[in-house]
Amino acid sequence: MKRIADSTVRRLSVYLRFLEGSSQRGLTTVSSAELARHGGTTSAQVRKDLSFFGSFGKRGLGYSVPELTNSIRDILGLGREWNVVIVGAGKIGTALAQYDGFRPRGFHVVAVYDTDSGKVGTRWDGIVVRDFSQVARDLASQPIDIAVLAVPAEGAQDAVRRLVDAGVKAILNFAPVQLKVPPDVAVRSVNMAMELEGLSYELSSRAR
Amino acid sequence: MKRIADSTVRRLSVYLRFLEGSSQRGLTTVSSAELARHGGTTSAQVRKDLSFFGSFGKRGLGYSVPELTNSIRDILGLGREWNVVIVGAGKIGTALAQYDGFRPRGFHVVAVYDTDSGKVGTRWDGIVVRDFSQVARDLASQPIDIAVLAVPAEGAQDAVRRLVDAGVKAILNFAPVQLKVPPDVAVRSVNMAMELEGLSYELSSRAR
DNA sequence: TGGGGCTTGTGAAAGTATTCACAAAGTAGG
DNA sequence: CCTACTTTGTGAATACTTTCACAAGCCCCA
Repeated sequence: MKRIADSTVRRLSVYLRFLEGSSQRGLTTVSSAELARHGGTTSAQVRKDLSFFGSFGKRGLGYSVPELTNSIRDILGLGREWNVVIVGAGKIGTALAQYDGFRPRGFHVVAVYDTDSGKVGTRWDGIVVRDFSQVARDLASQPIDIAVLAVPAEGAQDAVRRLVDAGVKAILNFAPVQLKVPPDVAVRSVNMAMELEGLSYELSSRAR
Repeated sequence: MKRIADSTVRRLSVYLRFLEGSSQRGLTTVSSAELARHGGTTSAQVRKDLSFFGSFGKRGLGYSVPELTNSIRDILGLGREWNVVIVGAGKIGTALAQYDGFRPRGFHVVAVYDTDSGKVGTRWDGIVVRDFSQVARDLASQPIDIAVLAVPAEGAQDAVRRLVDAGVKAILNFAPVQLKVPPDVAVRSVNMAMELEGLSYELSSRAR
């Protein structure tokens, strides 16, 4: 199967969110033009994105909201629960652990880890902070799908090594470093400093 | 001046971080190949990225660490302080307000806003939470450069409208919605649900 | 001072992604 | 059932990004 561009997958997420809203507002069909308007793209782009995965619409009418919702969920692999652990119980880690945008989309936070023995054992929202040195043992008995990395830059690569050794195949990285992982491990990075620098660049280059 | 690709600006951020590390480790020059290795790209890409802005290296030798550091700082507009406000004193907003990765890079958090009167008046780290309805008045006396939006999805577009009316020209959006803004306002979005869905997609498509 | 060995800077080529534009297929209303 | 209208799905065209490949420039050492 042909490799799908990252940008396409991101847009599918956006379409999905709009479809969920449409469903709540009682709409039964949407056109590619409506999806485009709310997704900040063009109708041709919407149709092309969907066409990589099949043909979901009815000519002259558009797309059935519930059907397209299910199709995109399926494409994105959201038809199941994913077990997630958060590594790092600092400010960002705890904010993420308590964030409740994950649960409804099938991402289940099963544990939070830290190396600081002062934090180990405390609990938030029913999730106990566990000792990161236990991670390999824990994952052997309860496998997880995704690790969210919220540790300081210095410790990030080392934490990744241990997670990968323990069999983790997907990492969402919040540490401001470029992680090195084997090719069979998927990584996405969220880097706030980088985003702010992007805005700084835009503001500056406009002034010129 | 030709429009520079987003991907190029992001890579400049990565190069900058590596250069700062190199400087601390006492290196005086780096080659495009070294920058590439740590930035997860190729040496040709590094040279091409830099070539959009000028010619910074010495053939046969590489790039002077301090000189290239300064040049990239300049390009990214980091030669000055940027005033930042955080909108939304929920979990993510407070985590961001206390996060100290911004300060050293010239991003100065001058205020946190919320609409919840129970939160207004409390303070973290010396930053008082202010009433969001004051924002237009505040910005008239102390202009800010960047607003970080950390409010729930429902309130996001409305908060943006008010920020834009108050003259904000750059927004870093953490709400899981596609914001609509005038063309002279720069927006970057960080959407954790979308990133997790991207990982979900990759994990699923590999299994197939 | 001259030659060998590196590394940059950059056009040209290759590879990706987006937009265009239109036939095909459906709806709706008489 | 037929005609007018709408919207999809998709090759082809365009635009954008990355990679290739090599001349030009600089350092170092003999």
